Amino acid sequence: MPRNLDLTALRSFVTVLETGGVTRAAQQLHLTQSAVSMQLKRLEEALGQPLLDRAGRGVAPTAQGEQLLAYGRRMLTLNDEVWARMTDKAFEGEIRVGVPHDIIYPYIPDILRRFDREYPRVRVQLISSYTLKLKDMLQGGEADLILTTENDTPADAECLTTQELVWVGARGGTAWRNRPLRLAFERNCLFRPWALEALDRAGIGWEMAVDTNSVRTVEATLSADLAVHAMLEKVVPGQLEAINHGGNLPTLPSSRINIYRAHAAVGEPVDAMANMLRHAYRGVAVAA
Amino acid sequence: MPRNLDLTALRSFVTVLETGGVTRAAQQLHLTQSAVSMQLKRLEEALGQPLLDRAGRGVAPTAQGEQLLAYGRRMLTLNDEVWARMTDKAFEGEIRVGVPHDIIYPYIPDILRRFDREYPRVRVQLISSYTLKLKDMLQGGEADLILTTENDTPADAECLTTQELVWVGARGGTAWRNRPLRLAFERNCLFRPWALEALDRAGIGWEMAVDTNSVRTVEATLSADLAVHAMLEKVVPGQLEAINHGGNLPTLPSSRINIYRAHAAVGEPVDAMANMLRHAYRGVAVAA
DNA sequence: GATCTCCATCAGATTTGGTGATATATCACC
DNA sequence: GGTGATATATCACCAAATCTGATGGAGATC
Repeated sequence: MPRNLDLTALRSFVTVLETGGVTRAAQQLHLTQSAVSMQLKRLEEALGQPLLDRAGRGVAPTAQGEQLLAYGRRMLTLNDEVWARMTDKAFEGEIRVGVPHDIIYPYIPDILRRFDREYPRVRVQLISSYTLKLKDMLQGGEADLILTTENDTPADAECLTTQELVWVGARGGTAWRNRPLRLAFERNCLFRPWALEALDRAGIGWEMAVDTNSVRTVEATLSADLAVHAMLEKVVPGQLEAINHGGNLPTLPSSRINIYRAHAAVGEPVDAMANMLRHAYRGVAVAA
Repeated sequence: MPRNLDLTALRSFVTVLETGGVTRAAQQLHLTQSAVSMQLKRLEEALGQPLLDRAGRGVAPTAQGEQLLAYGRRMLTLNDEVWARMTDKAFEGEIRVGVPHDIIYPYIPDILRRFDREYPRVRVQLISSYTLKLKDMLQGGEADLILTTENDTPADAECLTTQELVWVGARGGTAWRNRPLRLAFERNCLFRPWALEALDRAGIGWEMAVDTNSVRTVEATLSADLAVHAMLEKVVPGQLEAINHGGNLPTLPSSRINIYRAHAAVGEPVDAMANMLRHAYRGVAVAA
C-alpha cells in the first residue's frame, strides 16, 4: 500500500479528464497511450477504487474520481508553482530598489528579509540615496523600483501614503527651545528647504549646527540634543522623538511617499516587491 | 528535466528537516539511510540547487529549501488528505438522516447531492417521517442525525431556524374564503393540531377535506384549490403559495427547525452533513 | 587521539515504468 | 447486423530509476 501519490500519474489522470481521452492526453503529455493507460490503472489500484467511467463516448470521472480530480488539480498547481519558483528564469536575477535613506527604517529591513525568503534566487540591491538622485537612476535604468518623498504625486508615480513632517530631537531634549534654533540637516536633504522656509515664515531665527553629508553626523548631533531636525512622523528612530513643541515651532508641510517603477521592470518578483512596499507603507496590498 | 516532484522524496525531505537528521528520518520512514540520502540528492539535482545546509550540527534548509519545505508540506497535506478520503475507513459507511417530509424541499435534495460529491464512499439513507417518529428512531439508534419541527428546542438539540407557519393553498386559489374552512392535513401532521387550535380560537368553523396519510393526496387536494393547509413559510413548494388572507385567517404559531445528533454518531462525514444542514437552514456553518 | 555518530557514495540487485505490438471494445454508418 | 475507424486495455520486453547493504570519511565527544 503506497502512501504517496505519483504526481506524474496524477497529471495524466487530470489531463485525461481535461482532454476527454487517453490518447489525446498521451499526445499532450508526450507519452504513449499505453503508458497513460497503465498510469491510470496504477492509480486505481493504489486507491483501490474505480476513478474513471469508460461508459461509451469519452471518459467521465466516478464520484471518487471527482474527488481525486479536485485534489489532484490543487496538488499539481502547487507542484508547478514551486517548480517555477525554483527553476524558472523569471524568479532569478536582480532587482534594484532605491529608497531615500530617511525612510529606510523601520520597514525596509524587514521587507528585504521577507522578500529574500519568498524569492531566494533574486538578489536585491538596495540603493539608498536622495529622492532626486533616485529619480535620475530610475530614468537611467539603474533602478527598477524607487520610493521617493515628494510634495505631490506625478502621473507616473503612485502615492503610498501622506505623512506629516515633524520636528524631532533627542528624547526629552530641550534644543528646540533655543534661539536661534539650531538645526542639523544633511546638505542635500529634501526636507531642509521646507524646514527653513517654515521657520522663516514664522520669523524664527535659526542656524545650522552641522555641515555634513553624513546621516550619522546628523544623528549624533540630534542624540546629543545639540540641534533639531525634521522627518516623517512614522519613521522616527528609537533614540529620537517627535518634539512636543506646543506651537513654539511652525507646522511643517506634509510629504508623500511615492513609488515609481521602471518601464523595463516586469515580472513577479518586481510585482511582489512593489506589493510588499505598498503593504508596509499603505497597509494595503494591491492585487496583481 | 523532470516536471513533477516525487512526493516520496519530498516527504523524506520534510521528515529530515523535522527530525533533524537523515538517519532519524530514514528510521521513521522505514527506509535505509542511503535511500533517503539519495532522495535528497535527487531532489537537489532535479531542482538544480542546494536545499540543505549540512554545516556542522544537524541540518538546516537553505533559502530555497525553505521554499520547498513550505510547498512540500502543503502538497503532502493534500496528499494525505485525499488518501484518507479515498481509503480511510472513517470515510466510508452509512449515515442515516431523518427529515420531516414537509421540510425535505427545497434544501435536502441539493444537500444530498453535494454530500455525495464530498463523501462518495458514504451511503446516505434518507428517512422521511414525522418529527415524533424521527425522535424515536434517533433514540433507538436507527438514525444518526435528524431534523425536527417543534415549538421549542430541548437541551439535547440545536435550533437551526425559527420559521413562521403560514396558510397555503393553490396559486391564486380562493378555497380559503369558504366557511367552514376546508382543510387538508395528513393524519399525523404535527401542524394539524396547531392549525385547528388557532381556528377554534378565532371562531372559524372548519372541516377536513381529506382523511389520508399520503402527502400526495394532500398536495393534490391543495393544487385543486379544494382546501388549505399550513406549512413553514420557507418550504412552500412551487405549485402552492402562501395565502394572502389579510387577517381573514388566524395567525399561526411559529415553529423551530431543530437538529439532533445520535451520541454514537461521530466522524467527519456526520460533522459535514450536520454542517451542510446548518448552512442550508441557518445560513451559517459551524467550525468543526 | 580514539571512538562514535552521521552522512555521502558505490556496486549490485530489484523494481518500476515506458515502448511498441496486439487484442478488445465502442461508435458511426450503411 | 455487419464493417471500418477510433479508442482503450493488456502483454512482453527492455531501460532506467531506486533501493539495500557495505564502505569510507568528516565532525563531534570524551
